[in-house]
Amino acid sequence: MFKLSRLADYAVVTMVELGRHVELVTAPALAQETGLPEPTVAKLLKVLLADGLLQSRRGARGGYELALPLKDISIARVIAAVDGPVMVTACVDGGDCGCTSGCSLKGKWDVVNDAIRATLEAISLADMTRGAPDGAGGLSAGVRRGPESAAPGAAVLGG
Amino acid sequence: MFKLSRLADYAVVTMVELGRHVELVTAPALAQETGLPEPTVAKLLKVLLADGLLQSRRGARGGYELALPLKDISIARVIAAVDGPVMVTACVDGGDCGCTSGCSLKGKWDVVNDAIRATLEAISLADMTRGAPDGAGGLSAGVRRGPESAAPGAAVLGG
DNA sequence: GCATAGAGTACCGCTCAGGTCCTGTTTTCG
DNA sequence: CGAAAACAGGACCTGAGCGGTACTCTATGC
Repeated sequence: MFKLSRLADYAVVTMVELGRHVELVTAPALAQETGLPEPTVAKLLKVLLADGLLQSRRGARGGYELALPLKDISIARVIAAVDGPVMVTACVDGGDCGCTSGCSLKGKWDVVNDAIRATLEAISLADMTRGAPDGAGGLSAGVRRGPESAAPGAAVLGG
Repeated sequence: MFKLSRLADYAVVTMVELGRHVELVTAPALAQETGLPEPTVAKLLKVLLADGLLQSRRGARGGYELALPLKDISIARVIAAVDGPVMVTACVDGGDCGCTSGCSLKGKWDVVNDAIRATLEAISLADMTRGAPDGAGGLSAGVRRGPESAAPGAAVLGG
């Protein structure tokens, strides 16, 4: 059903929560604030740390903090850290799909994949905190049916 | 890892293969041409038929055919038929997520979901057969970072 | 009337995400 | 110097859901 994993969902929530603090936050504290199970949060934080999205200090009085401001972290970045790179099918990026014989679509999924990836990279965690920037349709307004009608480089939204 | 199901992948392959025929095609024939297991193809065809994407004739000399031309069928349509509607998280469209207490992101995922959905609706099966419509970046060019700068209703791509 | 082929339903096994636990290491504080 | 706090890094278990299979029924054509 083309959904991202719950862990990725949690990761975004956790990151946003972390963004509300200026000092170090411990894993248990984050778990309590987000309402998520503590071991899961701890596991998540380790993954995000390993990916460079967080910084940590060990020992007593230790904790986690963001390595970047929320606005500089895209949804795609968080998802990639937790679930691995975005790949809509196994065929993407030269991956091996089972349909080697009659599969005429090899490589074609890259188009879909790139489109999805670009969409996710266009949304930052800061955008999530304030919801839709200019009304509900604000963000997705830039995405419209246009393979036939759109000229290359016709994007006029981003400055 | 944010991938669509294998069945959805298979469905697209099968639909495209169907698009290469003008007459009725049987499930076994499609299975052979695509290299996919026969029972799986048969199951898939029933689902696609139930969703109105295909037409069928029963009995001897029966088979399946497309109900619409390839260019009028979006990837999103096929995925929705096989996997259900696109929902990046359970929170989308008023769905119930577990994080009811401290979840400050309720409803915010709709933005992401709409963006993804729009992206998938912008790609037709015909686009898959000929690869990228206007170059690799052509499709995703419509998706750009613009929460601050974009005015509501600023979409100019779709005619 | 028989062969062909779709229609419908039910079932099963396997994979993997999600969750838990344990142990080690580092740092601070008394 | 020792104890406590908190991160680090595994291993392991479980359950849901995807993917695959089988069986039966119905409709059509020769």
